[in-house]
Amino acid sequence: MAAHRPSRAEEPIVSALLAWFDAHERPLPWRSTTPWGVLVSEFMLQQTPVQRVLPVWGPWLERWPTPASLAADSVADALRAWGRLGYPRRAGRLHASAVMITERFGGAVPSSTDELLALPGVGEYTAAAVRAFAFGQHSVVMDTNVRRVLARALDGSPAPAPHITAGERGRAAALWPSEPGQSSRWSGAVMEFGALVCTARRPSCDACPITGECSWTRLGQPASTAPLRRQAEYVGSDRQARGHLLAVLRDTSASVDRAGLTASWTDDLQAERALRSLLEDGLVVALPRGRVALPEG
DNA sequence: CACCCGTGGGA
DNA sequence: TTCCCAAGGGT
Repeated sequence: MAAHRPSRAEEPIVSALLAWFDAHERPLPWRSTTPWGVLVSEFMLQQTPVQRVLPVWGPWLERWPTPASLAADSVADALRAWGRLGYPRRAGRLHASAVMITERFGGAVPSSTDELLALPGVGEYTAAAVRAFAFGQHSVVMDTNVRRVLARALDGSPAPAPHITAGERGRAAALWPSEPGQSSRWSGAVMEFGALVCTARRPSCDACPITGECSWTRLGQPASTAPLRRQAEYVGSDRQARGHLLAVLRDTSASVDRAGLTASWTDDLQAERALRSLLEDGLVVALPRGRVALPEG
């Protein structure tokens, strides 16, 4: 993308949301921490709400204040500290990232996009977020909140497309301040605005500082024509089975009998399948004499 | 590209 | 109660 600047019509949106952020930014603990603290928060916030992350993030950083400290402990420790945040593969990938940061990057969270993307569990969003929020660098941070706000304000759509496109990235990039400090501030502002005001359901348009500039409002806030795919059924799913098996293992300090573990689920076949996938993910290890455990040491 | 991966809270 | 969906990433 070449040099961009907001169009004349977009400039009021940028300044209004920056002003809104000055007044309404939540004092979240990961806004004033180390790059490692930011990275941990971004892993935890992948598909998990802020309110559920808050009680886990603090103790985690207290216990593991650096990547090296986490790398020195086991995946089992990480999984137990992760608790019920969900998607435990994220805990495994965060641990693996800590190991890579320690061994390959001298213990310092990298700040370049390529190096960040090399970390397991770090994708386009997380790499951009770490650059912006941990290092104050210029990056176009596009999370679900940002995409929704821009879809509404600029495109007049009720929700962003299912998949991000190059066109959407380019349009967003044109809006981003080029000066690094303003750029990262803007990223935080749009995310926060989407999280608190321009929400997916029941947006608080009464409290919105840009209703006058909002294309979606100008069009009468049309409903989405093609609703997103429904999330797969959870009750009775392999995911639920995995969650159960891992919860059992988290809550014991020892190994457990493999047959006994799978028998604790309603469907033996499904439990075996779930256990196999946990083994493949490296979240569970097989031990002698038919026993399994979280990966200690 | 479609699908998989946890968990919980709010409407 | 049911359904949505929440600072995504990997395959």
